[in-house]
This record gives sequence, structure tokens and C-alpha cells, in this order.
Amino acid sequence: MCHAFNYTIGDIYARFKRMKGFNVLYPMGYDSFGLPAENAAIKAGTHPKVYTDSAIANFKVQQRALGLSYDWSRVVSTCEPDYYRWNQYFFLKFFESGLVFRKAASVNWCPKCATVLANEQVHEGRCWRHKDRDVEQRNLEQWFIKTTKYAQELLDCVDGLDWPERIKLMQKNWIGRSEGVTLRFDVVDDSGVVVDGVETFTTRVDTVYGITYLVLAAEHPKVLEYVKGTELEAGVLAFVEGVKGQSTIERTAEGREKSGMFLGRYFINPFTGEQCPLWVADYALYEYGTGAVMAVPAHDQRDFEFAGKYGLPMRVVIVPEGETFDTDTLEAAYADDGVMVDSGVFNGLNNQDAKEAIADLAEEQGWGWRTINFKLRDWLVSRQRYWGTPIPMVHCQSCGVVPVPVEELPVLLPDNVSFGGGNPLENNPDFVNTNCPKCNGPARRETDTMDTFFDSSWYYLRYCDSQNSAAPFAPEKTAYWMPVDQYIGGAEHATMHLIYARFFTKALRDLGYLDFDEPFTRLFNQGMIHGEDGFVMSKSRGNIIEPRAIFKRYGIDATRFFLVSLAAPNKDMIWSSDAIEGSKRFINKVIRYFETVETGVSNPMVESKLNAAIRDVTEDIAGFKYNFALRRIRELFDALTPVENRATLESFLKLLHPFCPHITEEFWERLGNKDFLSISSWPSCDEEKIDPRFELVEELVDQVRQDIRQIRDIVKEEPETIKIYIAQAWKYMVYEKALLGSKNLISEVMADPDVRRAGKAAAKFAQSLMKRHFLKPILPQIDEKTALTDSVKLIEDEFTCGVEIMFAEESRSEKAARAEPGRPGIELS
RNA sequence: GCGGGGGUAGCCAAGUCCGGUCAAAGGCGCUAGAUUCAGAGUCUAGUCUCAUAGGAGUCCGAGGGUUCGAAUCCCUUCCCCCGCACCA
Repeated sequence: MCHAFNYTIGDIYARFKRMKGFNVLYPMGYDSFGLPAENAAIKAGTHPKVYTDSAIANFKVQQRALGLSYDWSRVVSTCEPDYYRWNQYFFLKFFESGLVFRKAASVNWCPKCATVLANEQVHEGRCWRHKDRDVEQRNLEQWFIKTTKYAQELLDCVDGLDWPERIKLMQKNWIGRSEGVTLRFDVVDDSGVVVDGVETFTTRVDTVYGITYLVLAAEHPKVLEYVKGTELEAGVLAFVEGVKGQSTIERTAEGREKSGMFLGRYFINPFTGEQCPLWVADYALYEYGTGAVMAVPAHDQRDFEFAGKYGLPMRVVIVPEGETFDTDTLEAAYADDGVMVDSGVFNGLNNQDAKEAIADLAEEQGWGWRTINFKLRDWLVSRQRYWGTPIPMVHCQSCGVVPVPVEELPVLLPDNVSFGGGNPLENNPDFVNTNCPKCNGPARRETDTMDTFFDSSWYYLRYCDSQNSAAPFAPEKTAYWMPVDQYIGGAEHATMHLIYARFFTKALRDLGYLDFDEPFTRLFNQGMIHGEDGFVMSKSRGNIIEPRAIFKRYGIDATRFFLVSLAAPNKDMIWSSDAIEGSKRFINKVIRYFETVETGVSNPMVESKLNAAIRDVTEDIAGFKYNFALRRIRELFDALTPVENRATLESFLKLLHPFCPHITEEFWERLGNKDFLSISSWPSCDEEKIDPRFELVEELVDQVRQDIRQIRDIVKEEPETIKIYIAQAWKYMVYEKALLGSKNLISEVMADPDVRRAGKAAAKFAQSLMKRHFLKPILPQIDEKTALTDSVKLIEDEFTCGVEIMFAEESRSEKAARAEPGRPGIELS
């Protein structure tokens, strides 16, 4: 149902924009490579290609059934050579420009997927697909894409995007820029001889006088180098292996105890000249910064805990104004701002100023340099799996890694493979064995395939020119259509697809393929549909709502209507089998109405409502407030009478059409139209026809009827006659003056002879109005009379009794005397 | 811990930016009446409490405050959801 929801949101928007006269590119494509398909195929004992094709066919049936107005001529499927050859093409282009490289690194490995993962695909230390399985670290040589080259630009452009703030924030956090200083320390041996140097990145250079030790990450190559041949070697080696053997989740678990070992070396803090010990610790991350952390236990909680555990010294160098700290009684690190102490020439400065001054000093002395660090890592794109784009590279014994020439693309994914014994490509000699493009000697094909996020990073460009067999797309076509004006997707893409696609756009721009910076101008984040139990729909929970069963039972239009009527589409919502009945009911009412309505002349009240609805619905759809739009449409529908003019009926159908394309198209035709409603033009609002007095009339009549009911219920007697007294003419004069807000209301109104004739009652009424802080707008006396006279039949029918409407002047009744503008006197008898 | 979003009547959900027409839209559920042999469906009304004349009281997580007036503005506090998280 989640897919249906997402598609419906997009289709409504596309239909709306189309009717508004835009040339809308609204395509569909299938991100059909990938592990889920491969695994499902293996499980089902079939080939991924067969499995994928049937899944797509199935999808298409559902999508067509949903009435989605896709341009099917542009459909793409990423597992087709027509598509993935261009993945290979871009891979080679990136390789040429240095954006693709190969390196050995400690990488994320998901045992369930049996492949490596990019950083973005590890969530809370687990594979994004397998929340129940920890990701392991393995040292492997892999293909990477240099996304970090664009880290700064990716960050800078976030602010200019018309995206939900939370997604923008997630991107910023993910890119994770931090400004600091890289410091270089001399490393000395036991006897104080300088033997090496080590670099460390810090954002808190103001705390350098508080450094008491330094830790290296377990993976840091210097760890083993320093202990080699010493009595510490065995212990440290065991420690390092132990750390590496832990899963990411174990290593980063909250509140876990930190541990480490001394490395037998020291370093000199150039600021103090002090010699402090060098440690290896599990809390230092090799991938971030330089993989080494200067430790300031007094001002960093992690260092504080570590120092406490191993009895390492602590030195306070920042205190809150006017306070002192005693290291013996300090219960936690002090990480806030304050005044510098025990920091040589910087004493007395506030620490923020000191940060700059110390950085200046470090740079002057050559001890370090200002550095900007990003959390974003390069994108690990190779996967040890079959169902993906083959990486177009060849390993030659003599030439090394050689790219496949562009003319030889695509490197086809072989069909004939067997599963079960590792990567099927590796075990396929026909695929693996090849000749080196350079020396023509024997060579092996790269057997890794690409992360499927590579496929999805540029598909929107392919939509512009999906049949092009000579190029990924023609530049003039992308120039016409792109960037995407409106993108719709879930928040789960925030730090994966949306990062990669943005990177791709920038990289392709710099390679000369595109002339814009960002792929998706506006992003709308749809909410999630939860099962009736309130949980996310999942097969394992058994709370899935099968779209086809729903379509069958309620029909497509009712389903579409329901999906966007409950809540704003950007909010999560809980599926409700009851509530969809309400949508179905409405659709049935619309159908019945259009089956019986006669065309004729509409009344001005309906015209007024129609135009107000056009105005509001247009605005609501444009702002994705579909639930509001539907509420307006319902209200408008309630106002329609058995005879309406054709234009009114057509406008109503137009407003409803994006939501319910089928029934509206049907009745559009029955009204005598030859062309499709879906390509007709969106109605425009005629402000002239909107008269707020109609609302007052409705309110007045409703109010009177409600009052009658209430009185009847209180006296518990069915009335025989109902007398309704329209307030005295002079009360309207007074009320209108009061609405204008005069200060001397009483004397002002008493100047009017008609009012004065009412005597004390007039003064009293004026006074009571002045006491009210808010006055409702009212109708003129005569309009009230007309409105109520028009409603006599209605009231008579409801209460099955006679109804008399008269002016209060015509009666001496006490009820007549209390009549007010907007609130006629009522007498039941 | 940091950041973001929320808490509105039996349920879902508007309203909050720009305070008053807010006992608070709409939908669902429920109740009553009409239609019907009956049910379904449809239509009408009601659905916080009290009330023998259209009224009164209480209410928008909790507690304070500003204001003639607060669901709406300010402060404090509790709870829920989401993202990031040993990032130096």
C-alpha cells in the first residue's frame, strides 16, 4: 500500500499540473538490479532475470490499474543492458577523471548480504536491509567513488534547496563538516629521541594545554610499528585483533566501556614541551580525521572516562568564569565554554578567542594547520554480488587494472550462472577470462558489480531521452526538462540516494554533460502508511494491506481518494479499513448524483461556492495539502443541487479529477465532451462570483434551526407553530455602527431619530454591543427575512409544523423583543 | 547527548504562523429519527457535562504567565516519534 500511496501522490500532482497547462514529464522506471531480487530469485529457485521480469510485469499491472498517468514510452529498467551500459560508461568517465579509484581499506561487510556496503548503507552499525545483523569490518581492496571531492559543495547547496528542513538537516549532519586544527606531534622513544611524528585532528585546539596522552585507532599502522619487537607487541597485537574482530555495533554501542593499551612511546606537546604517553584505544576511529586523538580528559567526556579507568592524569585548562575545578572531585569532563587557565600566555582569555589565537600560534610555529574535516566518506561502490552492473574493468597481470574501452560496452552480465558458491561471476570462466585491452594478454574481468545506488543516481536524466542508444541522453533534452521540478520520496533516502544523486549531478556537470548544479529542485517527503496495529507494514508482522484486494473491494477511485484524504500526505498515517468505507460512500454519492443530475441553471450560491472551491483546491493541491482539497471538494459537492448548469458540473469534475480520474472521466463524457477530461484545462476562479454573504445566509439558517431544536428538546414538547422574529430595523443600524467601532456608540446612535424612538431599549442594546469584544458580521435585515422565508419549507418539514416569519416590529412578544441581527427571536407554541 | 517533529473530544485529523465568528472543521465509530416487512444502503439530527426557551460550566499533555479575551503568544515541565551519535 505504501507504493500505491506514493504513486497516488505523484499522479495527483502530475494530472493537476498537466491540466494547468504544463508539459509534464511523468515517467516510471524500475530499479530492478539488486540484492532483494537476487536473493528472492535464489530462494524461489529461479533466475534473477526471470524473477525481476515477472515482478515488473506484476507491478505494471498494478500501476495501470491505479490509473497512473505515466508516459510509458519513457519507461526504463536498470537491469537492461540498454540502461546499465551507461552505468558502465559513466563509471569509465569517472575513472578517467579520477573520481573512481581502488583502495584497500577496512570496509563494512554484511554477512547476510555477503557483500560490502557503503557507509550510507550502514545504519546504527547494521546493514540497512538486515537490521538484525551486525556489520563486520573487513580489510579488502574495493572500488570507491570520490564523493568527498564534492563534500563542501554538497553542503553549501543544501540551503538553497526547496526541501523539507529535516531532510536538509540530515544531509548536513551526514556530510558533517567540522572545522579544527591538525596538530603534529613528535614521537620519542624511552630515551627521548625523536623517532617519528603523529598527526591528530581536533576541534578543540583551545584545550591543548590540557593534553595528557594521545590515542591511536586500532587500525592505525603506527600502532604495530611502535610495539614491534618490544615486550608490548603480543599484548597490543591481541588487543588490535580483538578490536577489529568486533562488529561496528559492538564498537560503537552506547555507554560501552572504553579500553586501550600503552604503546611504549611518548610524544612531545609543543605548547608545553611536556612528554606524554601514546596509547592505542578502541574509541578512536581510524576513518575519521587522522585516526589519532589528542586526549584532554578534563574537557572531553570520552577521554575523561578512559583516563579514569587507566589512571591517566587530568589537567583543567578551562573553567567557568569565577570558578575553579578540582581534578580529584570532577565528576565529568567540562566541555562548555569558559576562561582559560593553566594555559601559558593564553590564560584569562575566553576559550573561543583562545581557539583562534592558539591556531594562529600553531600555524606560525609549524606545529599544525587549520583543517576542515568531513564525516562524509568516499562511496564504496563495488559489490560481491551477481545481480548488478558489471564493473567495466579488467585485471591484467602485466598492465594492472585496465578499463574496458568505451566502444566495447556494454560488458554484459552473463545469464548462464549458478548460485550457491559465492559470487557467480567469479565462477563463470566465460565471463572472467578475457584479454587485456592494452596488451591483449590474458586477463581477468572484474567480478564485482556496482552498488544499485549507482543505477538510481542518474535515472531521471535517462527519462529525458530513454530510447537513446548512442548516448546516455542528449544534452538538449536534459537541458529542456531538467532539473526535476518536483521530486517525491520518503525520508529513508535522505542520506543515501539523495546524496548520491546530488553527487552524480555535480560530477556530470563538471564532466560537461549537464549545466545545472542540483538534480531535484523541490522535494516532497511522503509519510508512511502503518498497519492497523500502528506498526510499519511488514510481511513478518502480517499487517500488510494488499492493494489489489482493496482495489477490488472499493475501486481505484475510492482507494486513491482515501489514501490522500485522511491526513496530509507528508504525515505518517494508520491504515483504517473503516475509514475507507467513508471514501467509498462519497464516491458512490458522486456517482449517484451525476447519474441523476439535470443540466440547467445554477444558482448564485452554488456559483459562489464553486469559485471559492476552485481557488482553495488549486492552492491546496499545489501545496500538497490534498486532504484540505478533498474537504473543500466534499463541501462543494454537498452544496450541489439536483439541477446545475453544465459548466458547474464540469468544473466540479475537473477539481475531483486528479484524485478520481476514472469516474470523473466517465461523467465528463456523459456530459457530452468528446476529448479527455485529463487533458482539459484546470478551472480558473472567478472572484467576482464569490459572495461571502451566502455563507452568512447558511449560518443564519443553520443557527435558527439549531436553536429551534434546542428549545424543543429543552421544553420536551413538539411545537405546533414556530414564529421567527427578524430583529427591529433600528437594531441593524446600531449593530452596523458598532461594527465600525465607534467610541461613543450610544450618543451616536441616539442621534438617529429612528433609533431614538426605541428609547431605553436602544441605549441598552448599544451598551451590550459595546461590551462585546467581538462582533460577527451580519446580513442586512431584508436579507435575513429573505433567507428565512426561503427556508420556511425546510423548517416546516423538519419540525412538521407551521412556520411564520415576521419582523419583530410586528409583534409584542417578549421573544420578538430579544431578537438581534443574526439571531432572530424564536417562539414555539 | 545533539538536532527535528509531535501530544486537540471514543478514534483519525484540521485549527497554532497572523489570539476573538472555537465546545473547536471534516472523516470514522456510536445513538436517535425517516425510508424499509426486516436488514443493508440512503437521508436527517445528535454525540464533553448540566439545563422545562435558544443558557451555563468545564475543556485542546501538565503547571504558571501575558491579555478585556489563549488550543493559538511567553516561560517551566512531562510524555511520544524520527534522524544523528565514542566524529576527537
